[in-house]
Amino acid sequence: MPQSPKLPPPPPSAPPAAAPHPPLPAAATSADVARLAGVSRATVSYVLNNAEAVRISEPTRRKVREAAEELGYVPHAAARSLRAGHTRIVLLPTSHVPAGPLYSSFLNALQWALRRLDYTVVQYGSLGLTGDQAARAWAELRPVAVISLGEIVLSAQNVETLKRAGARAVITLGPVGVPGAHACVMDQAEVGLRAAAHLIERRHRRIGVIVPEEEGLDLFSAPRLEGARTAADGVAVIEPLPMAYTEESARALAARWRTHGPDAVFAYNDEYAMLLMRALQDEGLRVPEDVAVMGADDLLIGRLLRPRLSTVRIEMPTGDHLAALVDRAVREPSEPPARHDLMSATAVPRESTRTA
Amino acid sequence: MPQSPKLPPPPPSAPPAAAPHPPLPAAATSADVARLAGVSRATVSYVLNNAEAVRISEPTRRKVREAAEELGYVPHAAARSLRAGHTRIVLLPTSHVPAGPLYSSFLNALQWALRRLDYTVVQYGSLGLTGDQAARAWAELRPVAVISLGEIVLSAQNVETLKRAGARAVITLGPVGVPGAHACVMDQAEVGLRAAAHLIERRHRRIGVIVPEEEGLDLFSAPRLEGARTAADGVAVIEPLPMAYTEESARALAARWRTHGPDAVFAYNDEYAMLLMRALQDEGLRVPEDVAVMGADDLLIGRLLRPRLSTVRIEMPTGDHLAALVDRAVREPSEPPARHDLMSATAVPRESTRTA
DNA sequence: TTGAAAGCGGTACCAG
DNA sequence: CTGGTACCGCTTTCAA
Repeated sequence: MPQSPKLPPPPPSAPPAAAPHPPLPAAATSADVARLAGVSRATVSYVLNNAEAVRISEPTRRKVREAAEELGYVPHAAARSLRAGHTRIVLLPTSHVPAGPLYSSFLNALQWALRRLDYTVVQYGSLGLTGDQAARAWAELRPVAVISLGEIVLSAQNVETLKRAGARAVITLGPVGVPGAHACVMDQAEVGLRAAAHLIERRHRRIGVIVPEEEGLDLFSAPRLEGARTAADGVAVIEPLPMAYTEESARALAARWRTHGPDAVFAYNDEYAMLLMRALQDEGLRVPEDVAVMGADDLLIGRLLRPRLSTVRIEMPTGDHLAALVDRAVREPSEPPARHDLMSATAVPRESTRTA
Repeated sequence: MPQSPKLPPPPPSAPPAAAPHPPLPAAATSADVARLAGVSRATVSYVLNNAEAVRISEPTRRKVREAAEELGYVPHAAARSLRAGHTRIVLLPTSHVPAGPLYSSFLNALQWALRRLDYTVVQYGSLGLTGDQAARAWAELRPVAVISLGEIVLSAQNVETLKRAGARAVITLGPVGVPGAHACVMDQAEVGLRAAAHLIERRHRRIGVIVPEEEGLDLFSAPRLEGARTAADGVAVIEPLPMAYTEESARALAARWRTHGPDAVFAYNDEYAMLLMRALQDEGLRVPEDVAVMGADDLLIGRLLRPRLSTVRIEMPTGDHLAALVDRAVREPSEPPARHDLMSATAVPRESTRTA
């Protein structure tokens, strides 16, 4: 729909040149169908939309249907929604889509469920936009709902912009709620808390927490670190350990371990844990005797490693669940924005941490 | 935009009830801005779009800008594109988004690059639609380009529907080209071919090929299997081995290995390879002495395993590359749909297959 | 330099 | 039961 957003200053491409060679017949409009069927546009609309309010004779219906078929008529969504005054767009902003398999399958399910409910999911890349810019850009599409993953921090102001533009529901999935928006909190802090608690219970008092250096993950890693701190609260000390998802980075970290290393580490997730554990083992340290290693996400790889990786299992809401929630919010905008806690986390003890 | 697609028969939700409690002031239109600024709607349009063709006095510009600001004016994308006769939508149908990290980061990059080029990426969940249904559903949005991942098989007919609806480029990424569409072939067969060739070169003559049981992967696994067959061509025998991405499935397969197993296996990708290799090892088989194992995708995990996993590295086109290609196709629809080979694959020998 | 007005494609009201 | 018609919000001639 948008054709030349004025918003941020990207290098816009020149306007498309006029169509050249095979001047394909332009798309048929409802007027064309009407003409061919020998009826009015109104009738075409009634028939094609199965309007209940009005009775059209069977012969007429058939004529219209056939004409539409013959012309390959496809209604124009923009025109329709312009007239209707609202869309069925659910806008899903994405900057960095976090790579995790968990998360991406969740998003897939969500999209699928929304589609079933007859919404059109528009994934809008919003990398590098501020809350204000983003809100306006999104508002142009007049989405009926916005599901913000929390990568962009929305102000109450921004939420209002969206609502005034027709959004019946603004839902944030991030760790923090926004005034005016429905908050479906997926509290990543819980993950860090469970991990740290598990380690503390096993008498570890110096706990390293891997903080991925990859950008775009802060939204997950920061709360996880915070959660660990909460669990530690006086009884243990938490040491943030920056690490990139590369062998070199893991090796460098492992090399310093004998002298500086804590005796337990929460490795952000199973993938980082695998990487670090390998480096630790190559360095000659024993897991869990010398270092306990804890992952998160309960990926299959964790069970394949030796020692088997202790982890934090995360219960994500199903996509259908969230989709239903969106649908309800859209249909009952009267209900005040509520706050739902959708995520839970539990520690799964395996071999890479000692038994309690 | 769509508000009640008539297409497939999904359980549609009831139309949203009228807004209830806090009757938020409706979104401001350009007419509102014009009124507040004391000018005409035309002037508003000129100012806000920085129209070159017409000179507006500085004081007027400021008045308009301030009025727009004050009202929180956000242009209506649907109205704009209706008037313009075209959109900047790039439609990206998705059914099952293939899970692989490679692929998902490629898609991310693509979206990002398109956004930079000023396109709006609409991800449209198309699960369970036939080519005909899909083409019509997509055409409703009047996208300027469609990038089909190949999960849905388009006919020449369908491509025409899309083009008539304004699509200047229909691009398929799948393994097969469609008449009338630009084909950016990412030939998965190449992957299987490289893997099998690598194993054959190492004197393996019975080569198992893992075929994931997970649905949605056939588009990748089938060509990979075919490619392996091509490489084998008489000199070796290829045995398709169905396996699910679960420990049980891998274990069951491994249990039969001593009696029935081939002496080499191409495991579809590194993740399946890891799973299978673990099961094989637990079964007491040695890798690579008893069984050579080959993965694909060159994931980091492959280097962390012991033995280190031989794999096939895939060079995907960068997202920017494809985005540029889309942009070119949009701007020069005169150029006949071309066929681009975008993917290349090379074997990376490591420890899980014998040295040549 | 600015304003009036004609649509873009559909939908829905009101007459006939 | 069907046709005429007035919009939805925005861009863009054409006149003034």
